[in-house]
Amino acid sequence: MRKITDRQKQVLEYICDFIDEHAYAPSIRDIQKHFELKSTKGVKDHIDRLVEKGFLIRTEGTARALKVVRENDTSRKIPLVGTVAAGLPLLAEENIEDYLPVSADMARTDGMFFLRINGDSMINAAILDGDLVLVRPQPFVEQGEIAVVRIGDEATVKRLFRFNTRVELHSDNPNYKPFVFFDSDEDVRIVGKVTAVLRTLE
Amino acid sequence: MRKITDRQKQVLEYICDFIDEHAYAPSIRDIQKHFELKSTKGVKDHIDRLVEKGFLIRTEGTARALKVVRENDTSRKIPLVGTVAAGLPLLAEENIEDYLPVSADMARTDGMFFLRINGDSMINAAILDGDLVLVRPQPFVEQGEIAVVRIGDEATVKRLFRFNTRVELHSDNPNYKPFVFFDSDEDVRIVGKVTAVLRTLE
DNA sequence: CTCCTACCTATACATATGTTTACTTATGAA
DNA sequence: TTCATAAGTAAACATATGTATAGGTAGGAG
Repeated sequence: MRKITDRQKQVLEYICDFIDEHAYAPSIRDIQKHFELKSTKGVKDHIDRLVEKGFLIRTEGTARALKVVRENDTSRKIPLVGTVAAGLPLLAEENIEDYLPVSADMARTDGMFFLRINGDSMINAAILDGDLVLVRPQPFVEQGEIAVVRIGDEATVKRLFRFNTRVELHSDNPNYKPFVFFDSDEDVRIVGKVTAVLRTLE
Repeated sequence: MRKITDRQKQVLEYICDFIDEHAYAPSIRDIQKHFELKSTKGVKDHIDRLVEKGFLIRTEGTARALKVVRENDTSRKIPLVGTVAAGLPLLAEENIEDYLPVSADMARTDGMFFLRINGDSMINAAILDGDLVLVRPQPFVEQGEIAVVRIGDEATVKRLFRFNTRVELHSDNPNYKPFVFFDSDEDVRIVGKVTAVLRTLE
């Protein structure tokens, strides 16, 4: 269904590289020269096939109006909204410290954000003080997954376990005791799940 | 030094928006139509000024060869070149598995790359099996920093200590003994320094 | 074999697009 | 005032670029 011949692949790759280098697409004759073809027709054929097969999008009759369909538009800007364990008005736009690019593979969902970790409470999960965690907002997590939880006005990152009517927040550090809450407690809400960790070493 | 008139600003903004929408730049006549000008000359003037002032880069005589100079190009594509602790021909282009976007702040140097960590030898440095480490190529590291070292044809990630003529590679895991090498050993080379860690949790 | 597709050459043709010359109008600085 | 610059009109001109017609060769599927 999405087969591609070797030659078409070569052409597609050249187009990708060209755009990468020039920030604009090659003309048909640019491609022709590169492959040392004697006619523009061959190139046109290749492009038409690549468009048919969905690898390219183009505007007909327009110069250099060629766009490579990227399976995954690989980069997304994710806001860093603050530090956990400080009074944290989550997702308040005024609090965005920075935007960090992240692979779209890692940030498929809308509304994801980064939090900076404060303290060593998750040290056994290999999350250190100062690390950034990528959070996907969702109202639940699987048993034992690492979650961002809001308790009143504060946010915290903990490993979450659910029993009957009880929820336990475990630090991955033997020095800290678990927090225990009950479903009736309206002040506790799961904000989202930690889906990645990013640490800078210098 | 980088003044811009209101009109020029309008033109620049239109160009930005157009590229954003189409993935290719507008032609002079596209711009002309949008501003309802009666001649292409005015547009050409604007573009020439914008190029002079450094807001645009363009290739003369080429259709739609217009590039907006972005102050903060915050994202860089970094190649993931393989897994450490497997026989690893470092930086061989054929081995690039993927490209991951990284904040330009983290990847100021050229030639940086990602490695996937295999094994638990750096567990006490909070680097786990499967984590990706961002590497800046350099022939030295400070005492105790985490480095990528090539031993023969294999690469490994270790904490590096240097004494007189001796180099020790420490795993951050009490179960592994340090490797010891000597300067005379030509088979051992520091590839670079680990500057960041990236982990995906799902 | 026949038919289809991938791939290519050769040669035009149409038009999209960049470039230029000549002139106008308005504004602000010297 | 005079001069420079921004901004624009008008009309061509040159060429970069997309498109089309008419073929040819090779290989695989039926």
